[in-house]
Amino acid sequence: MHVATLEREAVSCLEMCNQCGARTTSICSVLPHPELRQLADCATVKTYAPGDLLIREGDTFDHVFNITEGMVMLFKLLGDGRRQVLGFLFKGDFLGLTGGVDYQFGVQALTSVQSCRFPRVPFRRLLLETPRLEEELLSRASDELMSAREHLTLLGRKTAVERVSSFLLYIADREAKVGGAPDLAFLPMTRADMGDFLGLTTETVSRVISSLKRQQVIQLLEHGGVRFLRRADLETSAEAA
Amino acid sequence: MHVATLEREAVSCLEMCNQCGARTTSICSVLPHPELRQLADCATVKTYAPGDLLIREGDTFDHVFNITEGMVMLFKLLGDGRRQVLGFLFKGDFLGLTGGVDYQFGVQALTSVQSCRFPRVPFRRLLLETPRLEEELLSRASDELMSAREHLTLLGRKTAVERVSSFLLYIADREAKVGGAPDLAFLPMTRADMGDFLGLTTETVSRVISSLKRQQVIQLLEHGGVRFLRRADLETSAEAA
DNA sequence: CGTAACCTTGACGCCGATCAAGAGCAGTGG
DNA sequence: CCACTGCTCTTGATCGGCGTCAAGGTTACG
Repeated sequence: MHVATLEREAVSCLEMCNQCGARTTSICSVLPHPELRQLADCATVKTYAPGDLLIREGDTFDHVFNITEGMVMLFKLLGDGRRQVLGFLFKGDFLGLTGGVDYQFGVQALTSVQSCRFPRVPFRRLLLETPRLEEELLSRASDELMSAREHLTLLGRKTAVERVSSFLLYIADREAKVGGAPDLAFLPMTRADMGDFLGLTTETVSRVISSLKRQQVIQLLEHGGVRFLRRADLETSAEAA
Repeated sequence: MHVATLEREAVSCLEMCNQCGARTTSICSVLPHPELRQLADCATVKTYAPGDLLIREGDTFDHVFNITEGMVMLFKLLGDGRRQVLGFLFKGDFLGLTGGVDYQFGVQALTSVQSCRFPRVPFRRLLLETPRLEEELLSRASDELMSAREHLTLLGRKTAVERVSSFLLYIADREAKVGGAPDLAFLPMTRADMGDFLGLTTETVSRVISSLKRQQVIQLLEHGGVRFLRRADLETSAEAA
């Protein structure tokens, strides 16, 4: 009977993972069965409503996350309230690469979000025993670094129009990878969020979007959707990197 | 005699590594002997003069590097010549984290530079066989990400004075870690390089530095040195993150 | 249907870019 | 040793892109 209980739990773990929205795209996809079980055993599934904070900057760094559904935003605050949005995470993305004792940034849900959370200590133990997982994290860290460098170039050297155009294309590409249409961008964040990502103000973002709409390069849909009517022009105004 | 030759080569490899300026701080410091030998066997030491390019953006990504002496600068170019400086590397830093088939950025020597270069393929093979090395690279990638995020915040949300002050403190801190004095910054790059790192023009960088000098917060030394006369004030104008 | 948050648009202002000129400084060759 | 040359740095005058301030419109939601 004890065995039966274990078996049932094992089955439920697997089922949990098999029903996971990010089963094939999260870091878990590289784990063989016993290691997946090990990870699933210490996992907690949590859901968040739009606006909820997953992490507050300065909180003790005690958990790592898989985003299994929805979209979140990473940000840093300056002492006087200025904010820099560092990036966005989607279904399948991993959160918790950086070391340190505290989280170096806040994380907020932009949509309804589902996450799968692991305590840092057992996760780290599994990591040390599983080179394939370490390899996967390194690969993702490299991708994030590449993306951060694009972002640096945008913030340091692009004009307002180039920034907004690049942003729309970036979001659409990221969303396309998790099942979106290539010429649609869904924008659950506010203009202020976009501004804080792009180093601009709310008003400037709004003006640029209005102008792109007036030129019929994009079309605004309901619920924050944007359709690209002339993607080539959008790419031109985003400027070749 | 064949054996003797091998022994002699082995000794010379070890000596090469023991004389290396970054012996204790480079990624090699985590390698046990046989793996160190393996790496040393495919290493090439190269030196560069100030201004030399180690890597051109778009070159085939075929080598990874340890910087064993001096200072280099990473940068990206836009189509019309605008440039974003992504960061600086010092003695002990590793270059070659990101994947992809091409280098995503250029790398230029700012001082006389010595590097230890490894072909990507055997390096990758060693990496797969040596979890401890993978772990070290992941840790360094995390640090770079953290630093890139600070840089994003600087570019997106700080004023010119805050940017330059942050920059001076950042360079001094990095240099302190490789043996510099804590209240000195050595600046081998031009004002234009600083501007392209900070998202400012040459003239603005120059004006801010002149102003800090006028207020006796810093003092300019010969050969691009800067001494912090009132570090607390500099930290204030860099703004608490 | 009321309320609060978000978005848009206009008028105006300012920080940093641009344009311009001259000073310092290292390297080169007569 | 000095004149020449090219590059970098500094400083001033002016300009303009985006920020700031303000007002009204739109949307989401209880």
